[in-house]
Amino acid sequence: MKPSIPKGTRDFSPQEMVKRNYIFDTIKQVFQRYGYLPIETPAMENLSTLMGKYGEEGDKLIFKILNSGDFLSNVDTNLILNADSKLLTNKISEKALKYDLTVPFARYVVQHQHEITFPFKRYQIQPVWRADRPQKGRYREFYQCDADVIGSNSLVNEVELVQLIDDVFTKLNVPVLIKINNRKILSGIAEIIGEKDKIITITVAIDKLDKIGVDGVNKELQENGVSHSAIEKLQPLITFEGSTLEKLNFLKQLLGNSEIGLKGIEEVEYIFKTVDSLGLNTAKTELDITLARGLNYYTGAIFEVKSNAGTFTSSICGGGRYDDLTGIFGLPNMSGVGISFGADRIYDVLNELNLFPESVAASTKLLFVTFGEAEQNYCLPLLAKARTAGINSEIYPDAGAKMKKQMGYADDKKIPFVVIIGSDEMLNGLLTLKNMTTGEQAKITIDSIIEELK
RNA sequence: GUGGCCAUAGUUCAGUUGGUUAGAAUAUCGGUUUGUGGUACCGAGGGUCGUGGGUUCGAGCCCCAUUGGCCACCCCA
Repeated sequence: MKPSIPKGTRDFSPQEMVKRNYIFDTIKQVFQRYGYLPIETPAMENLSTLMGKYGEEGDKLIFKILNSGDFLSNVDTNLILNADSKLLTNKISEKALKYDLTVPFARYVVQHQHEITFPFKRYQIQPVWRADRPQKGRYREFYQCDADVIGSNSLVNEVELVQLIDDVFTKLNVPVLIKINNRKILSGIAEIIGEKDKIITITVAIDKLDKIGVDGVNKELQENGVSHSAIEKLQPLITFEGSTLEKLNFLKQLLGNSEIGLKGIEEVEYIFKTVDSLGLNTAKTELDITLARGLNYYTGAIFEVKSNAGTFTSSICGGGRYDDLTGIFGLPNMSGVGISFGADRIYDVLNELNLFPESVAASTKLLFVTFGEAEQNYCLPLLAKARTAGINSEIYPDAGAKMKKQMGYADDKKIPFVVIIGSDEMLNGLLTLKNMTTGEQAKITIDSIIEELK
């Protein structure tokens, strides 16, 4: 049988893992710098925890786990014969792989509310699974790196997240554009054009503006039952172009009669003003009225980050504020805001732009090369000594192996230093240290080697 | 869930109008070289041509089905 792995999943070889860890380490370091604490949640959640939180499409993309044992034994035969997959699913599956980190986090907060000091800042780096059809930059198993603050309504949190995004991508050398919008503005727009209850339809449609154009958006709105006059009223809003300030002034005029719309404008204005006065390192920001984001639970600010270089156009980071995600689990009035970095897409961007630093490739720093068992025995204590001193080192395990083989091993693993030990070296304790980059060799003691490589 | 493209050594790909034993590069292993890697030269192993059926004297090549991969839509990190 030919070995294989499920569609959309991947193996990661050492060369890739080293690069992936560089991304995880960078993000983790910034998370910690901002005072976020780590948690982990299980790979699987109860299906009921996840269903209904991601919109209709989202529910379909959740990987369901078949119940253990004779999973059909308690199912009504009629239900099976009717072949209604949707109804049957609930009977034969009660667990699912997690779809994102935010909903499990909300569940966690409710369940552990009495142990948590609020506001609670947590970070979480774990894989999530989506039963999507894989394509470029889209995987069925991928890692999200989330930072969320829950239990605080302050917009300072939004500002801080923008700075955090800037810090991460500055460290990774990726030029990015942070798009910001607010669901309240979108609610205001829906209100003003007289289609308040069609907010989701409208936001989903105008989210596609840059892909399908104005005509495409209008067509989709019409198909979904949005009235002609409403579409008419919407036109100036989606076609307006200008600076952030101009956009805000324009919105204030148009949404003047919408309380929620004005609240959204006020929030966005604060975020932009504060971020501007503090300044960002490398990231650019933009108010994008067409940014909607499909996830159902967002209620305030929404963020989306895209690379400004290369061909990779999908978002590499996204997030927003959710006012009542914990309410579903029995803890109301607990507002949170967070962002999620897509590690796998960031990997693809760094790879395309050649932004991985050379230094991340090597892990082992020193290899002991020997000519036989006697030499190997002589080396083992020296190896231990080097390791105790904090130098990543290893010995070629097969004592009789040819030099070419051992040197080739060092070369292949990009080990920068090799220490060669034969009878001469054992006799006087002066070891041959070879610099694999320059080819230079010197005879020195183990203590000097340790001193030099520390 | 809908649509398009593709499938030949571990990997990237050749393979003529259908014609004898399916090739190259690269990677791997061995040797040139029993104390020196990256370069060079020589050699070896490695394939049910994704799978199943059909057409044909004959199929890697043509036809059908199926599976898998890539890409786009939907949606998203």
